[in-house]
Amino acid sequence: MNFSSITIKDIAAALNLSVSTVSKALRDSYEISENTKKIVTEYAKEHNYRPNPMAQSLKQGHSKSIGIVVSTIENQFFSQVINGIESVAYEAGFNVIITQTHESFDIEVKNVGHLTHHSIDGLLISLSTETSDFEHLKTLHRQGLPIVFFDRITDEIDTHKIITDNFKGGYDATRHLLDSGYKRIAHITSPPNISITKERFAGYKKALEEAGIAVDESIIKYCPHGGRDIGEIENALAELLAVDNKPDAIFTTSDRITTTTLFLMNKLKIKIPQEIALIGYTNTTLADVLNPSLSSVYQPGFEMGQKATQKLLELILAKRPVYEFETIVLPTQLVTRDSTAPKKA
Amino acid sequence: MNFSSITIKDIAAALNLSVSTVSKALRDSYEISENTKKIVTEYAKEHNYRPNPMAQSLKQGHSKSIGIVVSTIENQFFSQVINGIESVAYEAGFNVIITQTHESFDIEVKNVGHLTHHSIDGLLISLSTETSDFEHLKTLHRQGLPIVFFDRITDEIDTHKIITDNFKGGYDATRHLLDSGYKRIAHITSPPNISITKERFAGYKKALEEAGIAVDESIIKYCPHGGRDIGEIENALAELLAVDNKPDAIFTTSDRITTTTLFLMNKLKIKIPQEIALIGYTNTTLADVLNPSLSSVYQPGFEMGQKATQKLLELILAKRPVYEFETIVLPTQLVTRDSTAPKKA
DNA sequence: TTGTACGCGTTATCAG
DNA sequence: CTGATAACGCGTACAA
Repeated sequence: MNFSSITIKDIAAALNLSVSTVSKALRDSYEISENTKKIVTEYAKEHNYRPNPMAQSLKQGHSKSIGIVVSTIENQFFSQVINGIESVAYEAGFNVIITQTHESFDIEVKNVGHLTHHSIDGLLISLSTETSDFEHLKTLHRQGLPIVFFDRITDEIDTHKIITDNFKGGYDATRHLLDSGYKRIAHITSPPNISITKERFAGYKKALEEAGIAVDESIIKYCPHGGRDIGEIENALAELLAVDNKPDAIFTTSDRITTTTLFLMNKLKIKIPQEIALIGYTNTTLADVLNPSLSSVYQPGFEMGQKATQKLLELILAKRPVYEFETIVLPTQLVTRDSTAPKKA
Repeated sequence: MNFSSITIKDIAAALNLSVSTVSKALRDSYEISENTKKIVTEYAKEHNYRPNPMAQSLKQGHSKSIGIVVSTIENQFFSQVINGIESVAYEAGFNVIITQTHESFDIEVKNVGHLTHHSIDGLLISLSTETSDFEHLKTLHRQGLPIVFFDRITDEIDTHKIITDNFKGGYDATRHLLDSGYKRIAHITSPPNISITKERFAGYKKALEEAGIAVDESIIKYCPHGGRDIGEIENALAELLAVDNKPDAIFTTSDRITTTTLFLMNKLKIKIPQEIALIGYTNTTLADVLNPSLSSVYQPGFEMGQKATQKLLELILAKRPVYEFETIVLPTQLVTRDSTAPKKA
């Protein structure tokens, strides 16, 4: 069953014309008389005709739709990105298909397969934490599918990439803690294999080094699933609290990790910042709403979505293959609040 | 360009068979020899053949995909619903297409059109706040498109509906405030025209009446756009504070309204619950995380998504038209915390 | 057991 | 200016 009901054929029959004439009239071809065009378009409008996109895709080989792969839309950062994507995609007459990996490599592969077999014209992807093998994407890339990476990228594939300034985000957060008098700064973060983790860590490291403090691996905790389950972070925090020389501050990455850490610290009745200061990546307006005291690093998700889509459309619309790619770095924003108030001596 | 590359035709050519033989072999038809089947399926697997779903849809008249319409995925409740939907849809081999209305009637109409012309087999929809005309859905319903409503429903269309117990949610929240000693309970809620608003209001009203308190329209504030912009709620709150007999408690509906109200109350340095108590619908884990003191009504989004999809699949898979529909009511959960602590005399 | 022919809705090419 | 005809990839009567 197709619920768009009326087809070009129906119009042709009703008007005693051939399907090809109707098709051309609808597409405003120069070889059709104004009069016929008028009759056809009017009939079409009246009967609410709309072309079947399946048939069009089949015929034309493209679908005017782009695929999106993110870890989960429950993450406010990603829903903001998606809103940005939609805003420019719709403008250009493209529609979007959203899929979630839930941080699973297998699901990522499945989704990418699903999307490409739905004849998407381009792919916008933020890698899952588990992904370290890129064959499923390399193949597509080789075949000429336009791909743009955002947020979690890989340098194994040469194409446009949009990221935020993760190095600076990590640096700024750490530096701010340092400037406020904290010296033993722990780091709870996403798995070490993904790009954002490395970059933020690099910023963290740089700030510490500038302050003459050595990185201590024992107070750096990686969450294998990016904090998908609370246990990961409970463990990380417990280990941090059990360390000989307990940290006086924590720098967390990602919405999920930050808010969960905050939750657990509250639950454990740890005074922030008196006992331990806290600064973390958050992207939810709720963070502002529900805890106006949390210092944070904010990422421009909406803008990232827009930029990524612009670059993807460039690739899709390019007549010839593109060989020059750029990596666009968007600024992050440091918001300082009570959770990192200057340390009292 | 199609990036799934290899087609049934390629296989046929490579194996010196006809396309139909290959097609049948792939579909495990009884009229094909085991030997041929083996050769074909092996070749297909080797070359990563997968049928073009566009062509399949075109041919078979169904697409094995279902459309979703929600107001916005930034709302955690809806992203939970979507996760529920995906969990059962994927299980059944269906894929989902997500669209957002951003509470606009026009966009809702556009999205529904978009979805149906992408030949979805069924529609899962939660109405936008603006929607009061249902023609776009009635037409589809008449044509036989399986539709299931969830959360924000209409009784103008007879089909399956999944809601939470909004009456009880409103009743429980209000009753709890009453039991805690609050008597003048304001209500900030979504637009009056949508189902959830009415039902929750009915519960609110019932609780007040049972306590012998008359409903005072001057402390009931409707947000035309469901709190899409903060100004709506700023106004509502300002008006509430300017009323002669100031309320001693507020009951808010929806994640957005609740968290924004909380934010504004914090900003205005209104002590909760000493000056004004607060209870509201929230569905974000972040609410727990960032403000462990907020009393709230929690809605089972994931379960709602699952149930809705189960019922939709029933409709899609039914051989004959279905004429008996049910409205399933899921329980909500009252979580009581400090923001509604007993009132001191 | 395998192959031929046709149709799903559309568009492009080529005749008329 | 209009109309056959073929083709996109697939599935299925029907024929061989």
